[in-house]
Amino acid sequence: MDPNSNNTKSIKRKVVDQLVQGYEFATQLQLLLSHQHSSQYISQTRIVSGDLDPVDELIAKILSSFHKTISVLDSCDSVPMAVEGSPNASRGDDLAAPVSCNGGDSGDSRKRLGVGKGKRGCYTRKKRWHTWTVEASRIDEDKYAWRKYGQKEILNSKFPRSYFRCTHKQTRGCKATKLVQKQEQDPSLFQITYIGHHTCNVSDQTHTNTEPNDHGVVMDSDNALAATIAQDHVNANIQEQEQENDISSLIVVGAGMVKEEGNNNGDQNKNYCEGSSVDGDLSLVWQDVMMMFDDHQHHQNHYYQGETSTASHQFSFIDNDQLFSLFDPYCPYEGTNAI
DNA sequence: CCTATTTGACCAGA
DNA sequence: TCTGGTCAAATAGG
Repeated sequence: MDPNSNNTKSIKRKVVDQLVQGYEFATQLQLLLSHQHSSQYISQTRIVSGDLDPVDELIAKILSSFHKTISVLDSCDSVPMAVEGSPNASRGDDLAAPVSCNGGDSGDSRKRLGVGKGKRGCYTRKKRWHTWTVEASRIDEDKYAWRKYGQKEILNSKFPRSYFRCTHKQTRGCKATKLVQKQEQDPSLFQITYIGHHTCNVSDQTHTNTEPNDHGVVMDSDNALAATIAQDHVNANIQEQEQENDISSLIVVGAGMVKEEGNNNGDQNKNYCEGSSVDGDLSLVWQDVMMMFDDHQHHQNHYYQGETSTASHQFSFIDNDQLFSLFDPYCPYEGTNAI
């Protein structure tokens, strides 16, 4: 145990170092982007094609940081982390179940209850994910498509709590969920707790910025969008680098967020603008990465103060105003297919 | 027949 | 040990 723990420590150290570097680069990138925007308009081609410039350089560094991190993890062979961002997990929990659950027999996750009595309730809790709560008179105020997956009587509550997840969880690995419960004081109002960002964003809701914020609650899914832009860019670089360096393992970090887009059977009207950006929420990428070490990390606060909520703030790349101007010209979500 | 909802089982975390 | 979050079989609805 001890020799191993020493080894593990040094590995962790390396991994953390790399992540910190990556974080710093990301911060620089953020500054750079905001600076660029304040001085000039960022054109679409700039973001999509990515000529050689400081932005690309930083992105390359960030990717490299991740790459090194993963290499370190690979070198320690086991990598027993069942992170939600992993390819398995991202596909939907049915398929992911064997990974995160008890490691035991499992075989196939699709056991029938009663016979196998195995995997039900097997999941990874998102205790650190960003959450925010609104009060609303309707549960469908936001424009996302939700699917109910559970209902539960809550202790000392008059009303049961309903659990919803994004309809696109299966198809696009969107991890957003929400909890809805009637308010005891005023049963005509619902208390809606949103958990996590939509990584399927900009597709089926009428407009991304029609946040469920009718009630003056601070929303930060704009950050998700901002990160989305960056992620688009990153994705492009990932593809390039993959070809050169075979860093497919890098996908582990963000793969859950990108992999489905290619094989949506070509049906429906999902264009790529939405497809690729959809699944990349860089803040979540960071979250996931950081969560990998969460159990052992005492100094996580150093990287994102406190909890997930702050993490997503930290990793937003562009502010709202920039965001709108970035999106408008060349990613017409509303017009093409978003409705 | 396909998709969404219901509901009891199951499990993680406090 | 208990509570609450999630899973997935069963069921309902289109």
